[in-house]
Amino acid sequence: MYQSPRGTQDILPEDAAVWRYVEQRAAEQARRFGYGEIRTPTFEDVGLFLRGVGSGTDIVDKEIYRFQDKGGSELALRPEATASVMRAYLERGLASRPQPVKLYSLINLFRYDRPQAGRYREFRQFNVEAIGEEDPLSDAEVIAILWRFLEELGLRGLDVLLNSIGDKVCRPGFIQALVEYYRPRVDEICADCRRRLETNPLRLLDCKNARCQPIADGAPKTIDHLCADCAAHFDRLRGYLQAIKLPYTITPRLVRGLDYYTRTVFEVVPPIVGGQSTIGGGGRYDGLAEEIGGKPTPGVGFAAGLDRIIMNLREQGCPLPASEVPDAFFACLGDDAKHCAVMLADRLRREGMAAVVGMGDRSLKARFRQAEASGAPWTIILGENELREQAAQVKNGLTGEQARVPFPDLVLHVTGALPSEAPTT
RNA sequence: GUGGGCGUAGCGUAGCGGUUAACGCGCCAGGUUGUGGCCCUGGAGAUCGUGGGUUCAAAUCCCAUCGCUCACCCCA
Repeated sequence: MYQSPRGTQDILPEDAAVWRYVEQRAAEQARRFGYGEIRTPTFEDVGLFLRGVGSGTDIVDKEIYRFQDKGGSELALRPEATASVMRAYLERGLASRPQPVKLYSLINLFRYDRPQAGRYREFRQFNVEAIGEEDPLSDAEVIAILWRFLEELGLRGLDVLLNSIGDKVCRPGFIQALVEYYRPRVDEICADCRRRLETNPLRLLDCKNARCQPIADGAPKTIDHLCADCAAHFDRLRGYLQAIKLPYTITPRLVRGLDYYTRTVFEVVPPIVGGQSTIGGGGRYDGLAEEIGGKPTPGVGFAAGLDRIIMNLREQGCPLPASEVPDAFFACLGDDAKHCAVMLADRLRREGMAAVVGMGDRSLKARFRQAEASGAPWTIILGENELREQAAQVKNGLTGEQARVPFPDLVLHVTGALPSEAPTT
């Protein structure tokens, strides 16, 4: 027997209902802020990620699904969304539209990682980007989308961690200060940090090794080294967040794993710490466009891990939708009755109802069991008598009430008892 | 990539060297002639993750491998 590839999952109907719900909430939140949907390819030229995400990051050094197609192109399954969206922005001339261009997507991503709870090799994200705008209002806006999305799903105890890591003007000075702070203490830090000191000093700050904690705590803080522009940007961002009473925690040691981030970085974490906790994160990436060969273009966005969000929704007992059930189930005796049921079910479906005809050759008792298992509120019984009278026995599964309904009245009878829906025009 | 735990029918579990691998849920069918959800009875369904080894004998012990899981790492 074949097994699904490691780190992948099958989303079965009852789970798919939950996924659809969460994705709809995401799309709805994006809509409220004026963000349009974008769908980019599942695979891209591998160089886009090498340049965009940055070699030196685990994502491209160790985790990328890379392959060559028959034409010899070097391609990669997308490990993240932002580089693709920026590529589309540059390639499709979105820079000539009113700025910022506000985009969201619901996509699957691929990372060759070691799977565990909340971490898969194929996983899904709600991704939001505002490109072409430096205004800190765009930073505030994407954070607000993420927050309202999670809030309305019913998640509790969440925290927004916020920091600014400066830009090309002030970051070099900060890095220098950081390195100067760590150099004399090189013997006190872990092996990973000694490596980071040479390759990616910023990451010294988020080391989780216990022995490095006191040293990292005492390290220079990015927010103390911001240039005037970055400091002003950060202050204004905080002002907008306060205006909508969006709670956040300034976290001086928060940095991010991808190279393209500048200024604002943020992360949303659930109350329980440990493991794969981060459910969403993002920030500003004013240097990305240039990095992948485009004109300098500011941008800000986030990615939210839908697998982790659903995991948290279940843990917290948040309201989730049940599987879809049909409106009516046809329980027929004999092939003539089944033939008739096919036609009657067709009528119901043309009116927008979900109608299921019981299959196989079974006793009426077995039919009722099928009907109950289907969850349909109405069971429509068809046998010799009903065919002769051209009227079905229609039973309400909840009350047990049963009525004789002539075939022409069937649609009305079933519709009338359904929850009324808003009329569509 | 590193280390720990686990892998028995669709699901949840028992069995932990010895003849037909057990139980609950679920599934299918019966319990008089066309009415389900409770109850009763019966049935189908497992090469005990896979491959190799030890042994007279292995689901039970050993090794490998695949998968799940936890921590590290990384990140969403």
